[in-house]
Amino acid sequence: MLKISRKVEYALIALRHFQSQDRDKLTSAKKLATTYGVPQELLAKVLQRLAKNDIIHAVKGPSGGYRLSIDPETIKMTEFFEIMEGPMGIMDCYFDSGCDQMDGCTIRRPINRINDSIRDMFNNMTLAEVTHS
Amino acid sequence: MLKISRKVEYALIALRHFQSQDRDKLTSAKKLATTYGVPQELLAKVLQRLAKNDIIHAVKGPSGGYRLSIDPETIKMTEFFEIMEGPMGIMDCYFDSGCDQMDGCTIRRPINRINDSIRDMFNNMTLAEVTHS
DNA sequence: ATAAATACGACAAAATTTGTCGTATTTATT
DNA sequence: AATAAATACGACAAATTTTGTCGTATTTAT
Repeated sequence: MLKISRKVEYALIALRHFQSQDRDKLTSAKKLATTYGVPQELLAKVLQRLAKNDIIHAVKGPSGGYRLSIDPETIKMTEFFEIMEGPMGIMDCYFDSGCDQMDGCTIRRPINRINDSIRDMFNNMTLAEVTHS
Repeated sequence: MLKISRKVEYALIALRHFQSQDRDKLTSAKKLATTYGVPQELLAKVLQRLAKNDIIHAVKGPSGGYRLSIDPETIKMTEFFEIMEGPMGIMDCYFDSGCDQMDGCTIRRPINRINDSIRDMFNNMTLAEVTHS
């Protein structure tokens, strides 16, 4: 219950790595994959997504790789999770409206209470807080 | 991400129903299923689990059914979630120890930070808070 | 005796997650 | 200019988890 995905796991591993070394140093997906023993192709996609969302910066070509693009202090965990996995709600109806029930749904309020609590929590937690030593 | 399961959804629907009517009145799985349009067999299992864990009380035989067994004020959401879905951790390693990495895992601390925050939150939230009107 | 309810385990179907592969593009190096 | 090493990305395959169904046993009011 309330599991996070490999994507998030691999992203945290990578981000932790970037935070632990010189900000300007580039590290390739291959290097990260072998260092931490995770599937390279999947990690690559995770890195690509982080790059697309300007969390990290990508450099192509040989001797290319990735490095941090922004200060992790400035990223809320809510943003981070939603970049990696899309909208964060314990049930889809928190965002979507396509639900059979709609009319007689008695638990929308409870669901929203829980959701709001979780979102509040992660809105007040930065990526830096999570990945620091 | 951080989705809850149908089990929890169905359980909340049922519990909300029990809270909305006379405490002593029995309601059958069939009645609940048709009233709220959820699969009966699955709802039945959810109710059986709630009964096994003394959240609700079961009465067998014709004109049997379920009713609340305890005051929802006394149940923490952590307990409730764990009754329905087992140990609540965003990653299995929070509980299990069978992990390849073990040695060089760099994200155990971050993972635990997030976990602890979520658990704190749900330790301070009762079932009644969630299911009340 | 019968019928309606809970109890429970095994299995099937569906959905999601996880991982792989192929191909294109960029660019440092030779 | 050619090559090789890297990112970028979409399509597909495998594995896992979730969701739902079915059959059978047990209890008990009528």
